[in-house]
Amino acid sequence: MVMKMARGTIDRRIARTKGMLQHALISLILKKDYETITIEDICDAANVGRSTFYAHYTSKDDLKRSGLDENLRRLLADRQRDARAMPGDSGDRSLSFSLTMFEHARDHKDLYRALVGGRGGTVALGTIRRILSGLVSDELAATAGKSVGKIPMDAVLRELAVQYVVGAFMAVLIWWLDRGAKLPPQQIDAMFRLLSTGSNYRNNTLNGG
Amino acid sequence: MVMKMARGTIDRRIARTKGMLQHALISLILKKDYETITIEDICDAANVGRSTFYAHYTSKDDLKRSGLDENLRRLLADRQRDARAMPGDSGDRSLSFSLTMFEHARDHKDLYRALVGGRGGTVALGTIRRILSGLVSDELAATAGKSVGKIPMDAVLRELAVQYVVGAFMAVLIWWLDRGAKLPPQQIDAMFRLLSTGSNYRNNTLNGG
DNA sequence: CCGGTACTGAACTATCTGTTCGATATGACC
DNA sequence: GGTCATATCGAACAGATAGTTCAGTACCGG
Repeated sequence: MVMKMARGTIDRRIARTKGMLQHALISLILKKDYETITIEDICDAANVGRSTFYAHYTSKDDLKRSGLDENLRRLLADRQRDARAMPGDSGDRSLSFSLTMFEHARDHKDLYRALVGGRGGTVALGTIRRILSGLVSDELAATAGKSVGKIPMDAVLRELAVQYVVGAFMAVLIWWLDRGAKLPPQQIDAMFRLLSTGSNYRNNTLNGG
Repeated sequence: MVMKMARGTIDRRIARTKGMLQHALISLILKKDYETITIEDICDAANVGRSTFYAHYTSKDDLKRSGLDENLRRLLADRQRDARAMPGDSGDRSLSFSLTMFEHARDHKDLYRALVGGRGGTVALGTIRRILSGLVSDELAATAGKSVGKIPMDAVLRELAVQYVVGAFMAVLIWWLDRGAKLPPQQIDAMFRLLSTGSNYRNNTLNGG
């Protein structure tokens, strides 16, 4: 609550407490419905006093959002860095997040389903949507002045396209998860890309083809 | 709770009570955040005893879902019937719901924004998604055996395509609403269709082109 | 008009939230 | 190691809400 320490240094007690709470929430989410999880549940599982919780987070959602945001950004940044380092397949770098997300979701299937499902999914979905929109928006920025078919791609249409493709992606992701993520990530990713760019790979510059 | 009356006949008291509750919820939604609305608030606004509420609905969400479901289905069925009766523009009947939805959303802008926004949006979005998926699925059924580009359109891909396009539509709808629905419905609809079918109107049979 | 049903309103239990505060433990820094 | 700042604890408190029960009343349908 008071910041006195040198910039960037974090009191170990705080780091420990936050870590315990994040971890506790995750393990609880895997056991029971997010909606039914009480702040007291989280504190008990984390062995942290309830008043301490409020010293760091304002609500259950705040805790969820903060953890998810950190982890997702780290994940995507890492993969993107790795991909850049990789000299090979310069092929299709558009919608670069999609395969990464599908793979990550499969690796943490239960967690994803719990995060995204139910009513509390709004928080997670909103966080994911925000992050992905940023990425896609950057990708599309490179296509400024390009066109979709014969129609010029102005700022509004570009922003709309971001929402369109991210919305489509998230619907596909959720659908896949809800069916147990049976299909392999590569395959779902291929289908998603097919629907996004496949049938019009020749003349659609939406995706930087 | 007990059904004794002749089939199809509904006690006026029940109809009245349910109507009052639905209407009360709508007017409350227009005034304050759905999350903060209490069952007692609804009952007060409707002039209905709280215990009576529980005689008809199990929760706030139940009330919301039930009302929305009825209204949306009626809306879409009506428009679809009207469209069929209309002899003219046999042009593009694919994604037939989209313009109807955009127009309806504009006509009830505040209500839509409230319904869809916030955390309670999950309920409304889920209901809308379910209904639209049914429509799109029916549309796509007509394209059985067709293909996307060179790839055959099997059952899985078709189902995925439904999720894809409905997800995209809803993202666009929400984006439009969140910005105050400034653009006219026709224009947003055109952009949505452009992104769905525009750049590949020649070879994409996904939308029954 | 009568029987059945829906509605009322109040009481009650139970749960959860969010806050406060003195006591205690522990990390940061010299 | 010592000292100070501060993070944590834990218990207590007030307030909101959910959901149930039930006896009494109002009202609908036939």
